[in-house]
Amino acid sequence: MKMEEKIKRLIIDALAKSHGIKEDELNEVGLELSRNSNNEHGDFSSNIALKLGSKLKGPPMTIAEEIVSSLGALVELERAEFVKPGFINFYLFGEKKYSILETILNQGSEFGSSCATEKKKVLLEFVSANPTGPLHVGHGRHAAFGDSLARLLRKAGHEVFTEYYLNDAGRQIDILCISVMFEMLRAEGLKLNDIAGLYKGTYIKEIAQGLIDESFKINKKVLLPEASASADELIDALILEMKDVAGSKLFQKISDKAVLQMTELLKDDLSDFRVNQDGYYSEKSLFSKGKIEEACEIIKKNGNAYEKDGALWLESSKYGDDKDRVVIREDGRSTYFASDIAYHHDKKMRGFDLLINVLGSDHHGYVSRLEAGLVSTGNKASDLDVILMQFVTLYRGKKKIQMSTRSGNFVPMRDLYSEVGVDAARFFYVSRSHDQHLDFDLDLATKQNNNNPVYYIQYANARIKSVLKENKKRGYVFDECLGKTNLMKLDLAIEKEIISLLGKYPETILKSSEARAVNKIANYLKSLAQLFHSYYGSTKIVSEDEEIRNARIILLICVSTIIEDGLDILGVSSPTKM
RNA sequence: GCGCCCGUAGCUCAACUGGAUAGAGCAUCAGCCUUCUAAGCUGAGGGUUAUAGGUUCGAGUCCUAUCGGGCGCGCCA
Repeated sequence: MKMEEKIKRLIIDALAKSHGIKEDELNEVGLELSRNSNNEHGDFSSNIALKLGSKLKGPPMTIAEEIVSSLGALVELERAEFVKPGFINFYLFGEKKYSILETILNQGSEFGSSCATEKKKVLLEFVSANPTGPLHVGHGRHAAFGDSLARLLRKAGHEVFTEYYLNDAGRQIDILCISVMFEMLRAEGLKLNDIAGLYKGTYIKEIAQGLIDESFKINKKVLLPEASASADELIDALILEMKDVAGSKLFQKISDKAVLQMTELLKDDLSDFRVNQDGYYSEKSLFSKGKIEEACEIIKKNGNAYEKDGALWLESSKYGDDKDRVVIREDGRSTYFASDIAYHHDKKMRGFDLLINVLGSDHHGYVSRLEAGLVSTGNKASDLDVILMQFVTLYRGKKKIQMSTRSGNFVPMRDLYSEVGVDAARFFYVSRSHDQHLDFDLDLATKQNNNNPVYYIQYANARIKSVLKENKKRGYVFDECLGKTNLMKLDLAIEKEIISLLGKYPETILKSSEARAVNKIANYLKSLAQLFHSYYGSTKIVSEDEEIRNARIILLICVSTIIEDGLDILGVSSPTKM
């Protein structure tokens, strides 16, 4: 039994004895026991007396006193005491605390793993940006967060499959296609005015040039539509015109090529950022495999769809959405929502218990629709966990950089991580909570990269490696056995603090994975690094006393193990030298 | 107008999901390298947690209103 469980048992028995409270009654109130990293309140503490105050109609201090006097004994427990408002603090015998170091030493990077009580099969979808341009700094946040969350959930013991949903069908792909065709025509000498809404940028030109090199040719007789129409109408007219001029076969070929190349570009942007998703799921394949019709049949069969104005509607308002939504348009084409219903149903059919979607916060209005889609295909709304990512605002110094994908005026994520480094960029992205806006100052990140907290943590680890080297250099051989038998000589206040914090690693993994809060790992590592630096500054590790020396080295190895493991979750490297 | 998210030190952010004296970094000031990496350490100043109520043993955290910022309300994706 874990220490927590043993102490909880002790409290339960004491309450039965002192106040005649049964276990079920206690469950209503909720028995909490927290592990303290702050040593002045003992190793564990409970607020149960405070919580019972109103129920028992007595002052919490008295209740706490009565509980403490009824407490049984435990071999590991040195003493229990009640303090000020009514907390009960538990103090363990010294030796017991040190055993955590041996555990870390034995388990290595497995320490804290598989702590989740209910292990799930998770499909984690993130980034999923349209393949119409390079990924920008906003996507970078999704990439860093999503990938780290995957690592964190795996660490906690879940089975995770990461996926990128590729929107390779629909209007935006047509626009990509005609954008490429425009550049092909230009490359062949045709003078064409810019049209608002088309994708621009060197990547479009490169794709166009590539197609020309493969001797793709377009009939030059393009009739530009009247400019008087609205931007959207103009584009629609242009798509029709281009399909007509090129012929649907060639149009399709160019479109496929463009998507393929864009996808490669996206994959490269991600992979150089140490993000490699397990799968890319094609929206187009939903059509070719008949998944959309299949989904429509299911929602009809379940009585969740109806026809109106020639369109097929999902009765999503039954399941928490503001209104019903069109699934199949009047003209027979399916909507984007139809694809999503089919896609999410398919995720469930592939056997995943939990679907996690990392979406931009601008999609929050879409969440209830997705849930309604799941329910109407016979799944549960709670199968889906949407994480809304707040925006990244980019600054150069004090100047805000406005971003827009369409106008081509955006900063690619590649530029960002080439400039500040993958380690710093990934750490910075995930060190803020996902529901918090993120201000990213490029000037600050480049100029002051020495002040970035990621270096602070990496430096702590490099220092440890250096101490271990120094130990050898002085002719000492690390004696694990001797160290282990002298762990209780680590009795400095700072050493005890470090040991307590190390002991909190598993619950940090558990809590941050449950809250999908990767930033908690970053914060934990900052605290650990801070304690270590302070320890290092005040204490000589490579001591002449071999008992203390070897015990301290064990402590350092443990700190290093946790830092490396934690940084790995964040996708950050652990250099041994800096 | 309706809905969702957010307001914490001058700036950027924490605070173990309701706990004990609200903490770091940057910036400012004062110290520390003939001890293992100074990308470091030690100390100082800086707060009515946007505002006003409420809930209870206890509120930055929960509920209500107000103010301020972001986003969303398509047979677009």
